[in-house]
Amino acid sequence: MNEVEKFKEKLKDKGYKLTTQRRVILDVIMENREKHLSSEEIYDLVRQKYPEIGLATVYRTLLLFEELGIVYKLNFDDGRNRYELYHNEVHQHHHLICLKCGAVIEMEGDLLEDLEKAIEETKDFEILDHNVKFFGYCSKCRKKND
Amino acid sequence: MNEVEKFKEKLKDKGYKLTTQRRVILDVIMENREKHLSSEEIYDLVRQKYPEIGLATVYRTLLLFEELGIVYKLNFDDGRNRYELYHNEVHQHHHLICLKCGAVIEMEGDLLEDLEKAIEETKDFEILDHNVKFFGYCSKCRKKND
DNA sequence: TAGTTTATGATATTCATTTTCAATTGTCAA
DNA sequence: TTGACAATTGAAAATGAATATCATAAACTA
Ligand SMILES: [Mn+2]
Ligand SMILES: [Mn+2]
Ligand SMILES: [Zn+2]
Ligand SMILES: [Zn+2]
Repeated sequence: MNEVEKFKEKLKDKGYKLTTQRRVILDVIMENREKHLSSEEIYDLVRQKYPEIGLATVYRTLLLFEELGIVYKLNFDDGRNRYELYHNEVHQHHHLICLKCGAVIEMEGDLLEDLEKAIEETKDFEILDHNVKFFGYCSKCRKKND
Repeated sequence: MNEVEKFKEKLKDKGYKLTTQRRVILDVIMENREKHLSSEEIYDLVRQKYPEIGLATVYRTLLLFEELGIVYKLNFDDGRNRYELYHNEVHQHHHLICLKCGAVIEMEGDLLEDLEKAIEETKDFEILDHNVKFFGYCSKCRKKND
C-alpha cells in the first residue's frame, strides 16, 4: 500500500472524505516533504493548482490532518504554524535552526536516551514525545564568517 | 552586587532608565521565579501594584528585558508568549509539560553532550543554544490513572 | 429521488501583539 | 532653575494569524 493509499485509509477510517481540496493540500505537502511550510505558504501553493479554494478550508484541513497523524505541527517561533509530513519514526526528529540565514536542518536519531532515562527516574515523568530545537550557525554561514 | 543591581546595570549600560513601571514589572517576574507567566498574567499582577500602567508598556518592557538578557521568552504552544527570569546557566534548561494537567516541570542539567557532539560533527552546525520540551504525564497524573 | 450529513467558501470575529501618537517625564547644558 | 531634547508612557487603533459563522454545494443513504 503506497503512501497516498494510507492517508486515504486514515481519512475513511474516521468517516472523512478525500475531497479534491484535501487531495490538493495533501499533494502540496507531499511535494514539499523537505520543507516546513506555513499555513499561508501552503494556501499559496494550493491556489496554483486549485484557485477556487478558500483559506478557511486550508486551515481546517491542516487541523484535520494533524488530528489524523498525517501531518506534524511545528513551531519555529516566527509567529505562524508550520507543518511537515509525519515521518514514520517513534519520536519527532530534531531541528537545527540557523540564526543567520534561517535554514532549517533535520537531525534524525534521538540520542536522547540518557536524558529521557534521567527524567523518568528523577522526575517520575512519563515521556510520550519531545520537541527539540538547536539554534546556531549552519555550515554555509560558518564558512562565510571566516 | 545583588540581582536587582545587575539588572539596573544591564539597563544603564544600554542607556535605558529604570522607571517605576520597569521596576514593578521586574519585581513581579522576580517574585514568580518558579512560574512561567504570560504577558497578560504579568500585566494583571503588575496592575495590582501599579494600576495606571498600560498594557503596551508591559509588552514593550518584556521585549526590552528579553533583548537585555534579563528574561527568557518561552513558547508552550498555548498561543501566547511566556517569560521566566534568565537563569545563570550556559544553556536553557528543559521543560516537561504534562499533557493532562498542564503542569510545567523544570529539568536542570543538559545531558545533551552526546547529541550536540553528533550534530556538530555530522552536520557541521555550531550550536549556541537549544530549546527542549518533553510532553507526557507528570507523577500526580500518573497516580490518578492507576 | 428526497432527505440527511458532510464539506466548502466568503465573510466576520477573535485574540495576542504591535504600532501610532500625543502627553508626560527625565536629562543635562547653559 | 530653566529650557531644549530625548526617552518613556498610556490610550487607542491597527495588525495578522487563526477560528467561527452561515448559507450554499456535494456526497451519501434509504
Ligand atoms: Mn522536520
Ligand atoms: Mn523554566
Ligand atoms: Zn545559515
Ligand atoms: Zn499532570
